Amino acid sequence: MAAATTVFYRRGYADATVQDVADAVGMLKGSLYYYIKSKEELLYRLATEVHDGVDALMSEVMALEGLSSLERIQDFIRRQVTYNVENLEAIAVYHHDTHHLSKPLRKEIVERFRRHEQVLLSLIEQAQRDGDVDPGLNARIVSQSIFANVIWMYRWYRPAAGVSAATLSDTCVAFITNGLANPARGEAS
Amino acid sequence: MAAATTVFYRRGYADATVQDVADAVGMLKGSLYYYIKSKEELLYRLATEVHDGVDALMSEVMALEGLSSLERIQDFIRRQVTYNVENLEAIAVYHHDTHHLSKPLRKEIVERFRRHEQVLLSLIEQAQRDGDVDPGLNARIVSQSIFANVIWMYRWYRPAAGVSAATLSDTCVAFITNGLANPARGEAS
Amino acid sequence: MAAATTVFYRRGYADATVQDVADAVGMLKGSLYYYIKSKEELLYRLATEVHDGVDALMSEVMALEGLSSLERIQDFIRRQVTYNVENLEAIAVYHHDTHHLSKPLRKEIVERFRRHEQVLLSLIEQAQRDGDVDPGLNARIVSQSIFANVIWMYRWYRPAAGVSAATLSDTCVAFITNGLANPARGEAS
Amino acid sequence: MAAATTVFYRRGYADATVQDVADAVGMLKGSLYYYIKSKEELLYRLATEVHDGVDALMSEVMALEGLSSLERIQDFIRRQVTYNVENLEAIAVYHHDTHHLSKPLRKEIVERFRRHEQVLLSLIEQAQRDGDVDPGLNARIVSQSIFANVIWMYRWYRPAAGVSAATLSDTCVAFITNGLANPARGEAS
DNA sequence: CATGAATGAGAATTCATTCAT
DNA sequence: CATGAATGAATTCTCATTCAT
Repeated sequence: MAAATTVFYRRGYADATVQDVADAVGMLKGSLYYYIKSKEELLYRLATEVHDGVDALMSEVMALEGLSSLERIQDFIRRQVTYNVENLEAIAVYHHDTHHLSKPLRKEIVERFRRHEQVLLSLIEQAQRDGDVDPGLNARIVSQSIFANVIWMYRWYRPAAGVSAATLSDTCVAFITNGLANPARGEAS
Repeated sequence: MAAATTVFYRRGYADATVQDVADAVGMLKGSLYYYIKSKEELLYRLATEVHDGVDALMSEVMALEGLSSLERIQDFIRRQVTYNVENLEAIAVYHHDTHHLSKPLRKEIVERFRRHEQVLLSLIEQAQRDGDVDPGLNARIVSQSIFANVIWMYRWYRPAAGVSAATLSDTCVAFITNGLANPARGEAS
Repeated sequence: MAAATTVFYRRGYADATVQDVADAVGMLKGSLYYYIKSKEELLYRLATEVHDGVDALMSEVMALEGLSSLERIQDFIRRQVTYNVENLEAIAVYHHDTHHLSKPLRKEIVERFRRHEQVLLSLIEQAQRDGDVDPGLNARIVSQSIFANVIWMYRWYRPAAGVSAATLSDTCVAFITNGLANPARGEAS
Repeated sequence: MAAATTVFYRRGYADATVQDVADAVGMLKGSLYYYIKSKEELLYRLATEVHDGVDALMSEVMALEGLSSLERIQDFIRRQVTYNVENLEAIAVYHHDTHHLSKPLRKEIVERFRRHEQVLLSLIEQAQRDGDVDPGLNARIVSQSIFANVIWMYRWYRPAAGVSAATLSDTCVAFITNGLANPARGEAS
């Protein structure tokens, strides 16, 4: 899986060949098929692992006691950013190539992603009711904005290039928190 | 180009075949080659057209007189969102499949995109110096956040599904403006 | 089709490669796919052509006026033997390799074959009622015996090896006619 | 061998995999190679066993004393039909897939089969000289007809489906005996 | 301008066979 | 005896591209 992730990340799922993956693990093409049923299975497993990771992370956020919805959103962003930084390649492949899956598998993956969207949307709506988030904002749109900030990272962030994961995480939380801020309240951050 | 854009959007560049494009224009595969040199050329032309559009839009923003940098940023977002909504398929293909271009062509496209990033980054830095944007924010990161908000749209926004382009644009501007807001100032928007 | 028939006949469908067929028509492997969708299609087309041929031949037999059922059986054998001799390779492939077709296609072919069996069975039963065929014989078994005689030819008959099609046909008709003969009647042939 | 026979019968030798056979005996593919040298060996052994069976059966027929040639033919058919019914799968594989053997092995099998043909042919010719079989019939052709009747069974006979082995055997003998009958004699069976 | 027929370079996948443990 | 992991050759099928007509 590690090899496949890197190969798919570098070449893109569609352009990557099973040969590439086999080379990466130091095996012959045919030998790989002892472990997998198809190239697609590699992508599916990768997607599943990503979802398992994000599910775990979301469960942790929701399990924390005594937090307001806004605080949960912030915590989620922080954890998700960290997760992304630590699994940059898998996240990139997930968001870029998952649509190459055949219908039934793709459906399952999309379904799981929808659940994540739903959780975030609910938190935003609750935070709006709490007065922590501007009730004038279209919750559906800003939830997508949050995902955008968090996901898009895979397209530009490179750990080696100066910005630390902490800075990234902090800036992200700050930017989004301000973006959501309720002008009726006095303070923003 | 219109047909190719739609085909690439629906199938993805890698999975789309020249046959698909030919079908879409009601021609035989071979005939298409009277007009194009390669499948890649279609993608390259599409990317070029997108860049031309965004270049134009950026030039307009910069040509406007009497605007602060923050106002230019806001105007850019508004125009870019509108452009995206009106060219959803092309934008999607551009951001999703441009990396399939061969090295020299890809390089050129990346180069042009870098210039857009540079313009936005400069505006942010100037706005920070103007005191309109929180100087504590890492300009490089928030510039990516802005792009994220604006670009990611191609993954979820569907004109037919309830949210008007105006609402989208307004919400986007509001969210980002708040996100950038300088806490030293009293209010943000 | 002619090339494919010969190749399938010589190598067997399973062992024959698309390459073999391409070689036989003087084409590259890939070029063949301009004309066919799959290797299976070649087999399916071959089977269909055989069925069309036998359908035609059966229709002719049934269209003849003033013949008794036994005479129709004799005429059918004569025509079928002639057909087999003239299409030895196709017949061989049909009876030997048709089961390699995927389920839906195989089902269709089996269905068509069942209809041929049904026609012959009905003729035998009618001939038994007419007193031309021994009513003591199990019609179902002897109908298979007739098919056996006629079909099995593909396994041993070679036009080049001395036995003329006419002799073959006559001997077959005589053997089967006697085999069916009603002992209650005086004469046999 | 039993497992292999069933597997080859169901899937066909070409389509059956060593894996299938291994599954059928509850072993891993690799383990099978402790017992066999190759997939082909399984087919060869199966063919050999069939030949041994038919050889034995023929020897018995020829060893019987005081029988005319025609009676030996009848006895052979009866025994062969019984053998076929009891070894339907092996017989089916033998007649359907033996040609997949490599040249030297195939040659040996064909050679043994030729001997069976020779024995039957001699019996027919003797019976013709005895006046028990129509001397006007081409012995070579009718010997093939007899094999056809007896062999083709593997393609349609299913023990479960109503026709008993005895009925099958009787009908077969009757049909062939009549088919061979000498019109110069009064009656045939 | 358009057609239709090739071309040829891959790609994914299968599977008989081997072999160290 | 059996396992599980590899091997490597073969096979089907795809598709961007070319080109004579």
